[in-house]
Amino acid sequence: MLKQKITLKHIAKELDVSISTVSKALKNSEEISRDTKERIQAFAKLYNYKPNNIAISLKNKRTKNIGVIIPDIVHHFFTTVVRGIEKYANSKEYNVIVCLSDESFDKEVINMEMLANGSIDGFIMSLSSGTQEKNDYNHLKEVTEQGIPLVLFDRITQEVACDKVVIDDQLGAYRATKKLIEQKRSRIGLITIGDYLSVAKARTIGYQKALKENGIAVNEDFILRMPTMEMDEGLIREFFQKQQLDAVLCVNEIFAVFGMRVAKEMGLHIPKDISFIGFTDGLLSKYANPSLTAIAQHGEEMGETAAKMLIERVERDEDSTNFRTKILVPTLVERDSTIH
Amino acid sequence: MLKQKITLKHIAKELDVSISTVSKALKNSEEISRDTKERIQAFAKLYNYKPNNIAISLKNKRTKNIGVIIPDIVHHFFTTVVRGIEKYANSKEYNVIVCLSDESFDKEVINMEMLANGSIDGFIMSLSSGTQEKNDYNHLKEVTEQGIPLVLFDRITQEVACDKVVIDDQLGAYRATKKLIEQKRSRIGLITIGDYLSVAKARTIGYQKALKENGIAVNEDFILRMPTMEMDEGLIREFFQKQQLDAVLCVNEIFAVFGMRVAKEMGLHIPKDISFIGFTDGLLSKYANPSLTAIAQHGEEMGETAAKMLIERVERDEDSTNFRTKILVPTLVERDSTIH
DNA sequence: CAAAGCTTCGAAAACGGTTTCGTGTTGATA
DNA sequence: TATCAACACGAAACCGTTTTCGAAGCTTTG
Repeated sequence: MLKQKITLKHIAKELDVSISTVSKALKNSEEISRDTKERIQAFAKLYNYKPNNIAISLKNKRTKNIGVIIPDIVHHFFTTVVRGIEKYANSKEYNVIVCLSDESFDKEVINMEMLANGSIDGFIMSLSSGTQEKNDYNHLKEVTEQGIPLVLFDRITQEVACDKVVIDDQLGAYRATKKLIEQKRSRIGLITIGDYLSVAKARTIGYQKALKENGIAVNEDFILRMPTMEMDEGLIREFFQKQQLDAVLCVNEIFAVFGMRVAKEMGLHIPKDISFIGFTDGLLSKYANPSLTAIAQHGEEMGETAAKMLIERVERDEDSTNFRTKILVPTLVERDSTIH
Repeated sequence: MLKQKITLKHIAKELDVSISTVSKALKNSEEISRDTKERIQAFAKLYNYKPNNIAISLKNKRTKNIGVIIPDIVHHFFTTVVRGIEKYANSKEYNVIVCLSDESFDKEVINMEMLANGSIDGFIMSLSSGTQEKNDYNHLKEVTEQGIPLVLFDRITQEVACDKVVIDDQLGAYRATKKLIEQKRSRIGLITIGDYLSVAKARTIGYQKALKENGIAVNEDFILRMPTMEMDEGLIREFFQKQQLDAVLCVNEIFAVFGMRVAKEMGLHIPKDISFIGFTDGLLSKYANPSLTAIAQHGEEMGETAAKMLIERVERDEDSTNFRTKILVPTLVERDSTIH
């Protein structure tokens, strides 16, 4: 009962013409007579002929697929980026193959190798923490040396020459910290990850810069560096109990929301006694209680930009080496966790 | 400077053997002598030969790609499902091509057609609300008639014969409602979507069933049906002001979290004056304030199950028609928005 | 009426593999 | 010494397209 997929060959045999004629007729080639074209097109339409993508890919050496490798998909930020990529890619008739590295170097390598052998026309990716920690980018270099375009976003490295798109993390942290200072906060804490993560490092610098510029000494005790991306409730509680803070900047919204909970448990009022600002303007920030002032990373725009850069490079195949880095500007979304 | 991808042909020419010999040697075929095999394998390794996936796909008529079409990727539930799919698929060396229907019938159809022409070995999908509303499943039927395996999850339809995996939404709502009743709640509201959404309908039935079984009349005024998936703050505020509820069941966590905010604004104490339970145990539930008692939908497990069903069907190619529907059991995660 | 030019189509190569089948060479067997 | 099996390899078909090139058959032109 299976309707077998119909091919050019079937049509050719049925209509007693050659395969080439069918192919040309369906492309409305001038070479083919009006009559024959109409016969063939009608037949193809009747049997709902659709060319086989794989065969076309093999012939053209172009798949119209783009590979996206991200550390995690449950992180809201990456989700919005994927959505932006999808949006632009779909408008250009590209498919998106998503792979998760799970923050692991090995999985990142495996996924790249799986896709690099013809499955995709180019990569968009954000480095896993494992990779940034290991500081090994040979898998990326190999891919670019083969002429496969690559766009790095958010978690990038300067080690590999390719297009990049990031937000100005340092600026984001700087502005957020400055905002806190303007509100007469002086004991401003920072909850972050180890500096091996490119974005975490930039944010820390922005935070410190704002403090210094405003005559506030950087107190290392006010900086909590979480060992992993995972929440460790104990560490955060301890941090709040030890340091008497009146404001906290967090590199992600989970840390921020949990920090707020701890502060409330300690009887502090937000934002009267203590202010909070978190990176990534996601669902949590919006629906937290109080709602969280956040630094929006514009993930969707980032995704669209990355997809645009990639597809442009894929489609003009002369491989120029003038790579561009696009820097998006973060914006501060003020809500109830800061005074306004 | 581009390292051209090396092919069998290159190796064959370089080593002065035939392409077939190279192919066999790399597969360690018994046909080829020890010597030749070693020569060829060493050469291939040296030049890092990897077979071209597209060529293999064309030959085998198997792509090792599975297509996933979901309504939205920023919804936490779908994200966890994708993660489950990825996890299982990767372990079987499959890639996952993700497409977003954006809750639109048209986009769903376009995406299916894009992928159905050879790009994938099978589909895993959850219906867009547009499709469920339109009640048109011809695109699904066409695909299955072509012999492409399809697994539907969560938002499914009985109109098309294929494997399915869902959670028992009715049971979830039933248990949640019962839990509220046990806590002496009697004015129990429901915030849901229109009944055209299969899951919303099932949840409404479960809710009503629990009420009836416990001698509580179903009051239609206690049911708020949101016109779309989007939050409409005004509607929710109005609902709470009109009805004096002492408990609310919500079909997603966004409604629940926002409901809690409104309740608090009205001076109600959670859970003393009013309890909340929401579907989908996501980040919001966990980090809400108070944390939200939730019905866990086990998205990751659902994704793994769906991927397993699909890949099993893909790999035994005899197309049996005994389709299975796997029903997962939801669990109630009790937190601070209910008494315990 | 022969040469030239169109129109319309088909053969075949190519993309990069896999696989079947055939064949030449070798050594063992009768 | 003729026969035969085992061994090692290559030719070619095939997957489904696209595209170049050549070649009929016809019409036009000098």
